[in-house]
Amino acid sequence: MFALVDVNNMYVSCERVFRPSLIGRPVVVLSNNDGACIARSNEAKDLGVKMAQPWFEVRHLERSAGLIALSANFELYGDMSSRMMTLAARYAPRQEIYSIDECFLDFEGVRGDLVDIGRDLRRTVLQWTGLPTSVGIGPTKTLAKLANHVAKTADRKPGTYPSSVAQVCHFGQMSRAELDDIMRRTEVGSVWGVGRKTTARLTEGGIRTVLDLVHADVSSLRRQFSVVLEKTVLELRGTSCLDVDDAPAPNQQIMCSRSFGEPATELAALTEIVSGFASRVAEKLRAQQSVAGAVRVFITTSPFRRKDAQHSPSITMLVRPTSDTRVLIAAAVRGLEGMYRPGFNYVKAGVMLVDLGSQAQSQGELDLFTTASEPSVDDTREATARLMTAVDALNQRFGFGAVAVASTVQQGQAARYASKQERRSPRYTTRLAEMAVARA
DNA sequence: TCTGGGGTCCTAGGACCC
DNA sequence: TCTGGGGTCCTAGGACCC
Repeated sequence: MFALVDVNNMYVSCERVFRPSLIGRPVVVLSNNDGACIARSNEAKDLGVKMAQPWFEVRHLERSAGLIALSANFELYGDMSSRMMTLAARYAPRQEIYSIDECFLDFEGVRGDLVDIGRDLRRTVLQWTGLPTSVGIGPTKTLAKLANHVAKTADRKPGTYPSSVAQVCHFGQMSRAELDDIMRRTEVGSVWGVGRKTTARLTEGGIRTVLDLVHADVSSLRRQFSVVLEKTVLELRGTSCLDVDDAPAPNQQIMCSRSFGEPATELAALTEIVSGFASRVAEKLRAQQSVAGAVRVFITTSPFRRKDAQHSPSITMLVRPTSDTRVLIAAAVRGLEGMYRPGFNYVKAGVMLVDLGSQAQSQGELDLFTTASEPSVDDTREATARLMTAVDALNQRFGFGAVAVASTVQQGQAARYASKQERRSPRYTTRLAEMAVARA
């Protein structure tokens, strides 16, 4: 049996832990640049705020309905997440951390009533971290996901499902008839792996509910869609195709991209921005002990600014596999210089590291352009590694940017283009100076 | 005025090989 | 007029996830 544990409205719930006055009120958390709603409390959902909806479209609800908007505080959410994950991990021999707010548990070998275990997990996480969770249990990961959806919906919208499955829902304990009933009440788009496009095509073919999908012909689905959907259907029927992955491979690409606080037109400003993004991805790269063989850079104008001329170039720069911030910045900037054109309002940029390999493997390899007879090769490599380790340690301790390559700050303009975060809450759990203070 | 950021996997099609 | 066939590798693009 598998469980899927997830935090209800994660970002909003994290904010509420430290500001209980937000409880019961409509709250949204905004994306970088305070652009769009990326998390909504149940009250905000009831007001009709949609996922990823632009803030300016719902802003009027601030006055008319008391909607509260906060800037995303990822440092806080990341820390709360790791506390929650640590607690959840105690309940099963294997855990897969699937996203910032969800994990799968594999109950193989676990004895006892899984519903009781699920309820205990919920209680403990709530008491120790303040975060409300839902738990779905089923014989496959896809069914556990679906059970989680049912647990959450039953809690939020009474009457949709039997009240007994609210908060913790265990499909493995149900009769076929009970399960069919739930699947009949659930839209096919709620299934993990069935997105907007697939939903539209399935509906067109008369497949509207989860039960319809379970009864559909797999081989024709495979032909019309893909093996992905075929697996999904098999999983819904109880045949496990996906295992809990408790030792995920390192990422195959690492990206940093962001929209600017205001459009940038000058190469100098873009150079500074892109250099900053390159430092960030380089740090992430070293954190997973990888090296990159290529750097992809893009800049883009805004398709929403209809009257602006559009230009959205991208380029991939090859490098000798490295994790050296200086090399990666240099490659990114060279790429930028090659594709930049004056006269455009660029609103967003990004740097992506691809062609990743393991650091250990790349060590000792010489590239075509270096000969083994050069005495300095190993010394240089060693010196670079030590320098980067020192930079990472300093930035870890004093905050990202404490030590930086000069090109990231040369113009001193980065702040001007930085994303707006006008409503960010304190980083209560990760910065001493921002800790919550209790007053008598 | 204002429209997220970070990932994965699959597939189709082209280049290239013998 | 007739214009191989089977294989691999790579890339771009699409769909999905949170």
